[in-house]
Amino acid sequence: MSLSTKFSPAEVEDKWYQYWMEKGFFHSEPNEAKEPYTIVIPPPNVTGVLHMGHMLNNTIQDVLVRKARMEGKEACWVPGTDHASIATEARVVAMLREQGIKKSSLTREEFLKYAWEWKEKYGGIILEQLKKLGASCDWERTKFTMDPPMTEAVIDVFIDLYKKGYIYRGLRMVNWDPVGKTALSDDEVNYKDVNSKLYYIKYAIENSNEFVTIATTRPETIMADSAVCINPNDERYKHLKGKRVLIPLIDRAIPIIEDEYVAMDFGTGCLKVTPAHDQNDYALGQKHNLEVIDILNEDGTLNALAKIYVGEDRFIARKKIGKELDEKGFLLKVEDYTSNVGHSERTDAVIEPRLSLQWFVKMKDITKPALENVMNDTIQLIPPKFKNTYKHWMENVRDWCISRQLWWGQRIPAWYDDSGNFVVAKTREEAVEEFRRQEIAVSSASIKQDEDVLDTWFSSWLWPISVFDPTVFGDANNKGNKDLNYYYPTNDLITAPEILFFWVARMAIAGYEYRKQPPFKNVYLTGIVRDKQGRKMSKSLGNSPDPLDLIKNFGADGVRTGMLFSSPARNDLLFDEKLVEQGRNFANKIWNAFRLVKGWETSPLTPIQRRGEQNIDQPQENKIAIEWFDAKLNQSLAELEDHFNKFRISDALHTVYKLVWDDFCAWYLEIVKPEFGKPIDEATYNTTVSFFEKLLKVLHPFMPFITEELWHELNERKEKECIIVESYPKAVSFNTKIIEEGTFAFEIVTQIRNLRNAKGISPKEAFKLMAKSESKKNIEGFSSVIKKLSNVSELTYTDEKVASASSFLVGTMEFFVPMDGKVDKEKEQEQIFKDIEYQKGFLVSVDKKLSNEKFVNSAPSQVIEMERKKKADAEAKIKSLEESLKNL
RNA sequence: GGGAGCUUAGCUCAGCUGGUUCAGAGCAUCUGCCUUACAAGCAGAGGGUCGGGGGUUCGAACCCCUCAGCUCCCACCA
Repeated sequence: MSLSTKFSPAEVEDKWYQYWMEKGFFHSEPNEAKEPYTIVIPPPNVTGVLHMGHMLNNTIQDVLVRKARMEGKEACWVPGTDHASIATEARVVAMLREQGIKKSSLTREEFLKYAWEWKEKYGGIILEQLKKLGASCDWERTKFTMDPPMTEAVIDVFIDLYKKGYIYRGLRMVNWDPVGKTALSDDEVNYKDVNSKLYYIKYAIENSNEFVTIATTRPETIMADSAVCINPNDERYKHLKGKRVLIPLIDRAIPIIEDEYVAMDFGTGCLKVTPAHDQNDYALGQKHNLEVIDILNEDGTLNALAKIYVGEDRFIARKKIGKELDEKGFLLKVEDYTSNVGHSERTDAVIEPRLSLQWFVKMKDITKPALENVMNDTIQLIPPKFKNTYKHWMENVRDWCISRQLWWGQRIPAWYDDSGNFVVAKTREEAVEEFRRQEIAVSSASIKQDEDVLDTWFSSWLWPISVFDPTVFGDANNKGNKDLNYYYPTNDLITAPEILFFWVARMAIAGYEYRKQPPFKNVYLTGIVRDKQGRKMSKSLGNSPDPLDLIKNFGADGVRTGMLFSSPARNDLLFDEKLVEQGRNFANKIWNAFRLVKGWETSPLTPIQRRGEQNIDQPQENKIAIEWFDAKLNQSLAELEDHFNKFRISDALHTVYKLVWDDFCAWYLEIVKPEFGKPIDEATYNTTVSFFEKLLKVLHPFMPFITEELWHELNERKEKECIIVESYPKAVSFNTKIIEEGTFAFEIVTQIRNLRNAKGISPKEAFKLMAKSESKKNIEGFSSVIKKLSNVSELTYTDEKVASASSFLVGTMEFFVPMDGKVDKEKEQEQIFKDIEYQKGFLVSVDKKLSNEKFVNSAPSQVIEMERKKKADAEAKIKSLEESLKNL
């Protein structure tokens, strides 16, 4: 390792990651002697590549896991990937299309073979990328939601819930994705405002010259109309009751029905009812017993029932029908209109409501413990504001559509005979048996398994259980293996708020259903990573940096700290490369502090005079500095612990950052640093190294690579003595008085530096400093420190005013630096006038408070005491300043 | 339409129980430094009606009301 002034992350990162892996530091086994600390990764899509959201999310997880590991807990972070049925299937279909293969030309088995090949080749790249970030996952436990045992768990759960009556099959209006050609759950639909048109279409009244006009955004569905509906209270349409109208272009007669559902003040107050293509119309149709005419194919094109424009896509048909209606005089007018249109979360296709037979989970009862235990904080949501959102979702949850018309996923274990009877069973044999039990005659060859697969979330909701023991669901005595009983419930779940319902809520449901215990104790919801302008980072906008490039350019440690530097992660994070740069600079600062300390071990200029061989006395300022930094360190450790307990990860990092940069580097090291070329005394050297080691330990969870490197560079270590498994420093009680004295002393130093700056006096030119006798007790202990840091040759005390000197105040104490004629009297005077004026103004406000009877009567005594002290201080300052003025 | 949250320095945000942690941090800016650990650095400095208005209180960035602007979640009247 070269001791260049710049830290080179690339040289150390792979080396240490490799080493940690070889030594098995990431691996965990149940150990009853230790407290478990468990995190299961939110499994990224197997098709995924690392993006900034993952970086943030996994950095936080790694920080928590590494800290727990150092605290002596049995830390286990389980990694894995999700099969993401729609996304992956779409990817594979696209890949096949490029090769000129149509999905429709393949059998299910052939397609799945391609899909698995694709998965083996490209799936899980993301896990390799996480290693670059330093993620200390237990890779021996890596799981995939479609691993055979995981799939078996899903099937067991389906069968179990079916037997319990939680799962049913039914004909429902579902969200249909015409691109993915599958049903979606309500949660997989995103609503977006879309500019569209409101068409006013005239429907002729049968056997009359009259018309009624309806307003619709979807003229292409008129061929599926079953009725026109008016509000029974609408005076305008009273005369139409009981009549029929003709659908334009196809002249089919439909009834006029009445229902109060129709808003009289929207459009024309006349509604076309299209039960097959609209949720509300379907409900209306059910109520009024209307015919359901489905004119769309599964890919969103018009079918034969439409009679016209058969085979055209629905959006093209919309335009053409609009035009034809206009030409034939049926179109009254067209208005611009903004409507909220559902889009598929996965394919972004416009959703069609579609009537079909699907499988559902009844949510009403099964959700109860999951709601209750979030509300009573057994499961804690961080930040807690999400409790409301969660409650609202749980209380209004609708049945969960879990069937997907796809091939990639867990196939539904339902079996059908030729007459539409079905049973739910794990295997064909068991299905046959079950049919027989129900006294339905079937043969093994005559029954068919359901073609559909299950929603991806139907497997990931089991994740915190199934990664440890996938067999527990099918086990009648439900005891669970050693792993499950040790690691479950997990401790913290770190994830994005976007999947609070998709995933978090459902894991809670499954956790209580199958373990009677929550899947996790804390749910930490991160913000969204946005760009500087606040836009969500996305591939299509091209505003997201490649995380691996960032790691290459700034080092993994720099990227990790950069991510956490930003806002507290509970809020959205506006990513700016500057942050990562700051992170890199921090690593470099640590590196250079190391170079300084390392240099003392064997000073290059005095190779013979190795440290400790000279019996140098420990200078007074070093003793003070050590005492002070020790207090400061413990103060920070306590603060750090508090931040971690509250999941204030960003604040925790800031605490460490300040401790290292300001307290250790800027103050402590500057004090103990010997003159160039001179060796350091042994006591100070040893203490400094031990301070440094503690700092490396608290830094480790944030910056694992540089800390491991320096840990080994700072001292000889044996093979397994790695910082990753070292003990985390604990705060002990500390001397608060010395911290106050330090603050006071450093303020004096700053004032002197300021004076030099203002007067252009070089730091090399020594000053004499005079202090009022009354301040002696405040600064005596630190006098040698002050002298060293501000190049003060002599520090004396006086009761007199000092003539021909510059003065400054620290607190109420006045200090003088004799200037031997260098003082600019006018300037000094001006400054003192200003100070006096300020103090007088301050005094007035304090006096006002103190003379207010109500204040004196009702404020707590400490507050009044404080005000009295302020008053006395201000008066003393004014007096002192006025004297200085005289002395000039 | 229902709900949640936000508005503090040029930018990003802290500010936890109403009072010395009270107006703060980092970045950016400005000034001076290539000082033998670090220019990815050092030493300093400036910068604020705490979104507007009203109220409660001895006292408000903090509590209440109101107005304005922004963000997110849920619902989905064609």
